[in-house]
Amino acid sequence: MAEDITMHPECDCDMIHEDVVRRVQGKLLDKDTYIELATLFKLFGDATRVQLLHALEQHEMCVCDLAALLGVTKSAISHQLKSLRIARLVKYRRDGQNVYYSLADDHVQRILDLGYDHISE
Amino acid sequence: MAEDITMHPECDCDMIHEDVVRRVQGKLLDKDTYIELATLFKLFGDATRVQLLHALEQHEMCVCDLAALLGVTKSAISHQLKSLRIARLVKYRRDGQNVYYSLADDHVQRILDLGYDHISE
DNA sequence: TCCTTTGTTGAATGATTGTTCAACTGGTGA
DNA sequence: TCACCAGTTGAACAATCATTCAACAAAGGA
Repeated sequence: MAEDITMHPECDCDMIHEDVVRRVQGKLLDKDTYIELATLFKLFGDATRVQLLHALEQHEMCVCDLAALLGVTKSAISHQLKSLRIARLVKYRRDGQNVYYSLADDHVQRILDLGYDHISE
Repeated sequence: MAEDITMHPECDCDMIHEDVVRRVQGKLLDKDTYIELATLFKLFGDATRVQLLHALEQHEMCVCDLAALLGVTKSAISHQLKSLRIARLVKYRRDGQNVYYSLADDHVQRILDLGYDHISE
């Protein structure tokens, strides 16, 4: 449940349209949900990670391939993949010495597509 | 055009699947495009801004209303709105002393919905 | 004109974050 | 068993970012 409006005394001004604010207040989500959403979108908010995701959209690849493709160290790729893994944006399978990463589901592609739509118009 | 693979000598390992990497390389976008995408998604990567956008999805509001709703200062809201304005995620209209903000198009709502889908499953 | 209020802006600060480096794990083949 | 390579991890550092504060602009009412 979203918290009550009167719990924010640190606001430095009055509501001007109390009716509208209260109505919107009732439709807002729990604060933790916004934190979760922000945590998710933050992962798309880095050029290296976006490129990583777009590359994995084309084909599954191991860490070395991705490092060579993006021109950064294996360590950097591995750190990024860990974040993406925790957020369930990528999945992986091990085959011998190699670990192959791919997109976890089609949310990633759809989000990237919407973003591309926006910057293209 | 994406730059050639051989331009990344700082990579600390060899490609393991050269054929795959070269094929994916050919499908990647320009680096500036990834920077633009990341810049866009970065705006969704903050809990305050996400809440701000979700609130504006419900109804247009002025800065004071938003400050009261989110419990932060007008200044903070104004700074955030400026970033969102530059990225063409929100638009505004002035009416007397008040400036009313609203979502610029339906991309915002669609991106938020996809994000919500992802964290909900 | 003066005062009040809404909203914007720039600088400063504390927090967050991406990359690198070095050390380490685990599987493969000799 | 040993050496080698792929991949992971944690600490450290530089860069980026969100918020606050103070000053300012813009509009309305007295």
